[in-house]
Amino acid sequence: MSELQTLFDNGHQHYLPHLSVDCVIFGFHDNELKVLLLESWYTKDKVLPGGFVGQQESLIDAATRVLKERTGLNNVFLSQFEVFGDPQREQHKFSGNVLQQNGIDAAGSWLLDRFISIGYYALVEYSKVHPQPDAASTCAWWPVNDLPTMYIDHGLMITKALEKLRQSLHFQPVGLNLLPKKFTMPQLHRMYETLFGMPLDRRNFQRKIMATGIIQQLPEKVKGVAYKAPHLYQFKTRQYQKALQAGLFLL
Amino acid sequence: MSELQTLFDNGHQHYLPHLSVDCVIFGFHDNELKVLLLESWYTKDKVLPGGFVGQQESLIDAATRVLKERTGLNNVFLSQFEVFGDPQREQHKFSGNVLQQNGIDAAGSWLLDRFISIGYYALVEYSKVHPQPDAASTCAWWPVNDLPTMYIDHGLMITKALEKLRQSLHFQPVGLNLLPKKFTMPQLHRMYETLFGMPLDRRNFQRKIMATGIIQQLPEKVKGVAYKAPHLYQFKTRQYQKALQAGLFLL
DNA sequence: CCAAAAGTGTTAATATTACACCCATGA
DNA sequence: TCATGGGTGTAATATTAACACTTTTGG
Repeated sequence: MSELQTLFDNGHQHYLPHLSVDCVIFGFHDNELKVLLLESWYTKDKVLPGGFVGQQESLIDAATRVLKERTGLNNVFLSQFEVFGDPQREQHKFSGNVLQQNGIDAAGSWLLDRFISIGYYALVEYSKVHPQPDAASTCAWWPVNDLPTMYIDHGLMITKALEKLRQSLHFQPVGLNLLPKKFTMPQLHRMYETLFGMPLDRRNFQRKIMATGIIQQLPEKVKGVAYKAPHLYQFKTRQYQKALQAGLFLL
Repeated sequence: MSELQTLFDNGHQHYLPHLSVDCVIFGFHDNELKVLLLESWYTKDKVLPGGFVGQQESLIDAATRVLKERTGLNNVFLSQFEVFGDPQREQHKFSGNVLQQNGIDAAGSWLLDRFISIGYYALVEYSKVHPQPDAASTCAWWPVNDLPTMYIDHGLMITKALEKLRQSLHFQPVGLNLLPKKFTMPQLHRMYETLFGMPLDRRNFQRKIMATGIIQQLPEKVKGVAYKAPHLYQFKTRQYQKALQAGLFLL
């Protein structure tokens, strides 16, 4: 029996019924904010990486597990941003055709039930991610400003995640999770411009961000680039974490 | 058979298993922020008003229903603020004693299972609420700064709700839901001081709040009060709603 | 007519914005 | 040596914070 058929038949013995976790995984690359999407066996539309919650598993552990499966990353910044529980949201989730084509007998399966999905967004370092498609799906980055057609309400989920992320920018430092350990000021600047979706004066930006005390200039500079070599910077982890807790106004 | 015994036995036929909704209901009175708490049949500790989610009911509808049951109010401002799903959170929720005393046979009941609770907070007009205890519990207001011992994680829920409410103050107007239709400037001022938990210069506050354009001074004044009679004000509903959508910076 | 609270105005301090200039680099 | 992008400074402007004064009212 296929692995999928087993999930349809016996998944309810391992997972909580009616409950799923979906992850909007944000990465920053080529001056664009991107999300990691799957092309799943059961739909032509793209889906968010998601999974179910083990009967004795905490929600954050479930989200962490999904993330680990898809990106290979541990220790990722995760934030629960909204629950999607409309009774109608998954009306036509499995077309009979697709089930037939995959040789699935879904009759009476728990997977046909209504699902409440808990949305998490993750901030990950793009270059460290090696998208891991499994047997049933492919996995790739998509720019948030140019998304493909998304499965049921997954497009809405991305919109909402982005909204919450943008709000949190005003209160919390961001970047430790999206950028490599060492980065340049222009990189950080462009990241903020992208997240806010508006231009920010680079000189004023630099002054402000340095004034927060969460960033440290390193003596080293980038080598082998055209024009003037930019300094490398890194986050001061202690101060960064403190600012995460206490809040911080930037812009 | 008692109504409670029926819930234990047959609730799973009407409600989604493992899933509940809890409401942190905020009211403002005597210059204090208060929450509505129940004293339930199954514990000496106070509990938040909560309920279950009907199999075809949306989450917001479930929360709205709970609110209606407890406060008699419709059209209440509700915001989903966090999900509480730790596997350990309800370890000792029913002591055997209490079940026995109430003549409940809970063996094998769905209510003993693990529950994931979706937290909503509500903003209501204190004076309009007529706390409605049901057969099994009493219902009363408690100051958030002087709470009684709370059931399992319900104290944490209040803390988190307050945190989110405070954050939202920076982005969204608040007060339409917490104050009576017509109110005085000192009332509004004290409400903001209470919510922010810090003193605000009353003169600067008035200028700022008026500058937002969401408030309107009325020609009438309060009658029969000591000292100078304050004007009455009211929210400009259209502008208020617009600010709710678009965001708004106050302080 | 006095004490208490409401309403309005002014000024100093601070933060934000909009710039201009110099520097380093590789082509 | 020049085009390009990185790094630093400064003046104009807007916003915020800290105040003082007048008005109204009931006792």
